[in-house]
Amino acid sequence: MRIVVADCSVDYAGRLSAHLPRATRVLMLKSDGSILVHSDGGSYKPLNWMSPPCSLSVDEPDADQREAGVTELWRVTHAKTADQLIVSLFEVQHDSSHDLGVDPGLIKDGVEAHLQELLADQIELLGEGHSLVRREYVTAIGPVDILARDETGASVAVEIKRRGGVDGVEQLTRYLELMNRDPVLAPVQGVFAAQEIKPQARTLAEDRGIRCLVLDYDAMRGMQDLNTLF
Amino acid sequence: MRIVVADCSVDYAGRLSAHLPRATRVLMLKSDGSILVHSDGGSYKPLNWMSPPCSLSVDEPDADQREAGVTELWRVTHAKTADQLIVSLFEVQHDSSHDLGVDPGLIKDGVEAHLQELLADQIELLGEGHSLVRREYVTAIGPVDILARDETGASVAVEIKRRGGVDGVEQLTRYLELMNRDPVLAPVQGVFAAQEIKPQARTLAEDRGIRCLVLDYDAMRGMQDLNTLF
DNA sequence: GACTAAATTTCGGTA
DNA sequence: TACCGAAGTTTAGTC
Repeated sequence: MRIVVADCSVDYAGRLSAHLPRATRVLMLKSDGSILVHSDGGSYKPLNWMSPPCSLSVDEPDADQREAGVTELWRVTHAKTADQLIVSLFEVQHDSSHDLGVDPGLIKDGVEAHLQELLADQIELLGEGHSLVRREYVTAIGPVDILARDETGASVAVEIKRRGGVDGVEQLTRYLELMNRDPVLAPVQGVFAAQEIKPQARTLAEDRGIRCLVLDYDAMRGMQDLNTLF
Repeated sequence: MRIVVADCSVDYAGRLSAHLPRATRVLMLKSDGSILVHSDGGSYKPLNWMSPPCSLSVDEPDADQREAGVTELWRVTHAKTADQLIVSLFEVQHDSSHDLGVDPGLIKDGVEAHLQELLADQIELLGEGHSLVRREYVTAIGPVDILARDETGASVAVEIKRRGGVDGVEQLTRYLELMNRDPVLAPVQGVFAAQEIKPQARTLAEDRGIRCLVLDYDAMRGMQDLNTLF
C-alpha cells in the first residue's frame, strides 16, 4: 500500500467521462494496482478510483504538461475493460509505502437475514394461529422470504425488508401473481414486513390487498432472548 | 486529513454488528470526524467506516486491554444515530496529517442522460416511421424518458436504462398502466431500451407486451458524430 | 425534509 | 462464472 498526498488533477474515461480539477488530495495505491482518490470530506466513496484488476504505468509529461507544472503522469488502465484513469501530479507533499499483509476480513452479524430468522421463529407476529411452512420458499422467479399458513390454512407469502419501499411491494406482487396461478397454493395472501415502511409503499401495498407489518427488531431480538432463556 | 497505518482491531455496533480481527490497516481520518478503515485490497469500499456527522474521542485502554497490548482506544460516535465504531490500536507504524483544503469536486458526464439524448435524436431506432413527441414526458407518478408516436400515430412510451433489470420493467409498467387510463394517449405501447437487458427483465417485459430494444452506445454516438458533421 | 432513482455502485450467495 | 438481490449502501435530483 502506497499513500501519496499531492496536488493533482484527475481524468477518468470509461463508463463515463469525469474530471477532477487541480487540488490537493490523497491517493491510495493498493498492491493489486487499484487506486483511490480521496478528498478531506464526503463519505467513504472516493472522488475517483479504478477497481482491480488494473495496472499503473508512470509516464513522462509532454512539453505542454511540463510547462503547466505537471511533474508526473500516472496512467491506470483496467485489465478487462478499456477504462482509464489519468492522474496528473503537480506537487507531491507526502509519499510513503507500507506492508499491510492480507486482511483477515470482516465478520458481520447480518440484518435482513436476521429479521427473517426472527420472524420465522415468531411467526405468530403475522397473526394468531399462523404457522410457518418454510423460509426461502422457491418459486420460478425467485425465493419468497417466508411462506406460512393462517388460522384457516390459507397460504400467506411474506416479503421482508429492512426498509420497505415500492420496489419491495413490486417484488412481492410478482411472487403473488405467480403463486396465485398455482392451484395448490391459491389463494395466497401477501404480507409486506419491514422495520420501516415508506408511506408510498404502504399505499401501494394496501391498494393491492397486501397487508403491511412493521417489525420491531429490538423487541423481536428481546423476545428471542427470552425464548432462549426459558 | 490524518493518515494512520497501524496494527488494530475494529468493532462496529449500529445498524449491524461487525468485527475486524487484529491486522495492519490504513486509517483515514477526515476533518469532518469521519473515518475509513482500509486494507490493501478490495475495491473502494472500506472494511469499516463511520460516515459524518460524527466525532472521535480517544480513550485510555483499561487494564485488560493494556495487558493485551492495546495502546490507544478510538471511539467514533455518530452524531445522530447511536452508531459506534471502536478502533483498538496496538502498534502505530505511521501517523501524518495533511492540509488538503476544500475539493472543487467532480465534473461528470453521465451516460443515461446521454443515451436518452441520443435516442431522441435517432428516434427511428424505435422503428420506421416513429416520431418524437417529447423527452421527459411528465406524468402524475414521474417523467417517462421518451414519449413517441409510431407510424400509425399511436403512443409509444420508452424507458431507458444503462443496464436493464426487472425494476426498470416495473417502472415502465407503472407508467403504462397510468398512461393507458388517459383516453388521449391510449393505447400506449411500451419499449424498454437499455445497453444491456437482463434475461429476467426481458422475460418479464415480453410477458407484459413490452418491446425490448438493446442500444449500442458507441454506434449511436458514432451516428451522432456523422449527423453533426453533415 | 422526504422520497425516488441511479451508481464507474460493491458485495455476497447460488445455480 | 453469470445472475440476482442486498447494502451500515451512497449520491443526486425532485417535490
